[in-house]
Amino acid sequence: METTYTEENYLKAIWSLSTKSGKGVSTNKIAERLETKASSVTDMIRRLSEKGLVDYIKYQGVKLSDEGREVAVRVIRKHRLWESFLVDKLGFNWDEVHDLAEQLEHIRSTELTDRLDSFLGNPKFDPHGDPIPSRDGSFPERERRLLQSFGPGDEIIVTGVSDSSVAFLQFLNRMKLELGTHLRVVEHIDFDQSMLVQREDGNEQLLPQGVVSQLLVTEKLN
Amino acid sequence: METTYTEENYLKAIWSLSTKSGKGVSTNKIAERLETKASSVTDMIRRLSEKGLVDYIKYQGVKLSDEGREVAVRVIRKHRLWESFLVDKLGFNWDEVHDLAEQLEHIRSTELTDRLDSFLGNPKFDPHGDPIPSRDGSFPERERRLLQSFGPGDEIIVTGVSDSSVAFLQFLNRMKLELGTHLRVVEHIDFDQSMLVQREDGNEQLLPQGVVSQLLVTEKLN
DNA sequence: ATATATTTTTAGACTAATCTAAAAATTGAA
DNA sequence: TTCAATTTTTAGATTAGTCTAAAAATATAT
Ligand SMILES: [Mn+2]
Ligand SMILES: [Mn+2]
Ligand SMILES: [Mn+2]
Ligand SMILES: [Mn+2]
Repeated sequence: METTYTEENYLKAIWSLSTKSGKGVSTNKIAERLETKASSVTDMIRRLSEKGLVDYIKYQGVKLSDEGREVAVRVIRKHRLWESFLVDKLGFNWDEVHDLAEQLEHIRSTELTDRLDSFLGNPKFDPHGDPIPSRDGSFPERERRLLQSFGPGDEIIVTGVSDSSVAFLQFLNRMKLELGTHLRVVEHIDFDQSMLVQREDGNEQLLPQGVVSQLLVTEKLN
Repeated sequence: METTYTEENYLKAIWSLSTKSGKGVSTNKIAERLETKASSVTDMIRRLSEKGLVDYIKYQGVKLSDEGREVAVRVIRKHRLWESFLVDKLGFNWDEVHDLAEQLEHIRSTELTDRLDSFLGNPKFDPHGDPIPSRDGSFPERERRLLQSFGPGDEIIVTGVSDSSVAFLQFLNRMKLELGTHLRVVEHIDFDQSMLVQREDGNEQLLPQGVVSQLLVTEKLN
């Protein structure tokens, strides 16, 4: 099955907007992510659906099919390997490589991808701490610990919750904390066991004790 | 000026079909090179002409403008640097890298190109012996002539091929001829224009006419 | 010089991907 | 439950790049 680079970008967007909740991804969310119009998204989704890469019911949002997910994960693998190459071998900074990887991720050759992987020493995580899928599409596992066990300067990624209650999850939504959110610990507040953290956009945020003691995070590997 | 990858491929084709004779490149030659139809070529040439990348007069063929030549040379620089990367760093054979470089040559970033150049140690020639233009577009000089122009006693180094087809490159592999191979001409066989040469290990080898007439070599200075 | 063959251009149509504007479906608040 | 706001889809148009078939220009052979 041939996929154009545009189709690959749509599949990647749907992949990253998909939650485990089983709900389809909305047309508007995809349009926003890809900086395009909702009508263009509807068009493209119809085409992806005809190719069997997504499951789509009008007005109900869209989900990746098994084949669509495989394509998306292969592109993500290439994206993260190229980012690793650019940082580790060419000396780029981690904040300079994303747009280049957006181009390189569409180069077609599993032989090249696998040789690049081995040239880099089969890295498990990219320069942003994100897991690099292996040839067969499986993501590496990471050690997860409670946020409260980290201290100032530590850089972490939200990777789970030890309390799955609706109340806690909804509270996390309100705090704009979700799986994959990157944080840097600024300060541990002894007074009430809360924690001051910095988000990727540079803004600081105070996390209350209830969150600090229940949120599972993974240390970013350098 | 934005150029699409398709436009880049046309400019590159016109560049490599251009002779010093000052005559324009014909529509049919371009169509043949790019495996497309003459009518498509006419269309694209009209567009390149409107962008000022080529000089075009109906029925008179097409020439690159200064700006068009700059674009072509930048693409060629990337193509040859990526080929060098694939062979020197990822361990591909020289007959496996061309199609991959056809994709990689369109990645847009002079910063990436220049860093790749320096990562490779600023190579002057690609894995096929072709010169790699520098950042400013100038080609390194090296006197190369066809093997057939040499005679008994001459000592030479293989520095290129005038035919880069996979079939020819693989034949050279079978003959154990590669860039950097040192040879001494023993005898020119008039009967079929083949040539007897001596290798560095002292063994003699008969090179058929097809090789003698396509292999580019540089004279060894003593 | 004329006729024929070849090359090149034009005309018209197709596909992928996009857009704007309008219609239809869904959501959600009174 | 009804109506207004929001979301999503449809309709129709545009652009880059391509194609086939036909017309026009150029080259070649008698
Ligand atoms: Mn990235
Ligand atoms: Mn992309
Ligand atoms: Mn090449
Ligand atoms: Mn190309």
